[in-house]
Amino acid sequence: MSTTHDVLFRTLADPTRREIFEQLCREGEQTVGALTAHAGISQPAVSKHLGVLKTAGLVRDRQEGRQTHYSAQLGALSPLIDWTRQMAGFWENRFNRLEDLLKRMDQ
Amino acid sequence: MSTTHDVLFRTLADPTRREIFEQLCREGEQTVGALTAHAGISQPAVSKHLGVLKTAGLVRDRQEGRQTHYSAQLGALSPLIDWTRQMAGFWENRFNRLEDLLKRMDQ
DNA sequence: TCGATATATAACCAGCTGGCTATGGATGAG
DNA sequence: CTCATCCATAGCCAGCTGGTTATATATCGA
Repeated sequence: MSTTHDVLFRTLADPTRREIFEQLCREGEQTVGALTAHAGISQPAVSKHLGVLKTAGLVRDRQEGRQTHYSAQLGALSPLIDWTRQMAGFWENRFNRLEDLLKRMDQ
Repeated sequence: MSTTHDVLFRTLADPTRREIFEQLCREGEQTVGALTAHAGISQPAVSKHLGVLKTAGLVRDRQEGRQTHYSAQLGALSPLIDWTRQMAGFWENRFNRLEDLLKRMDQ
């Protein structure tokens, strides 16, 4: 079983793939050709990365003639943001429990 | 060259490793033995994961007799939070530029 | 001192992954 | 119609990675 967090983290873990995603965030919708020009790797490699990004929900594709335009789906990042918040939350809860303990010890 | 983002994403991409980190966030400082009991893998495997987490700055270790206590370093997550904010920022900037363009076209 | 316990390290291995080239299929240009 | 272009897919391979067992090291208890 592969969770949403798994897919997101694994997808963004590769520098090349993250670079492509950042490019789409910065410049908006781009064709595969344009992305390949920046990436410094072969077109098939770029297509494979785009496939992974699409599976993760991080990009959307739009066909137009023989070109495919890809764009970033920023909303797909929210599980990641939620996760960091949750980690911070755990930390605070432990801190509060410690505070309570100290209060009880104080009485 | 390996950036901070690279290290963070790659470190958190592994489910087992992320689980260990979450455990430390939830329960606070833990010995290697305690972590191994939860992880469902061998002690050396856990030690290796802890090594990776430590290299990424995500955990701290404290020696006490023959035990090693590990704890989460929440602050190490900030580059990750910054990155997501930056991506959102790129998106907004493009939106603003589009707005400006439409304004100019309107005149 | 001697055995048990806690952790780290070494050595090894199977499987995944990210790159490549080759090729197919669809669309545009002439 | 024919050829070029754009992209996706297939097949291949080297290298990384996450697991294992075996072992070293250090501390604790008796």
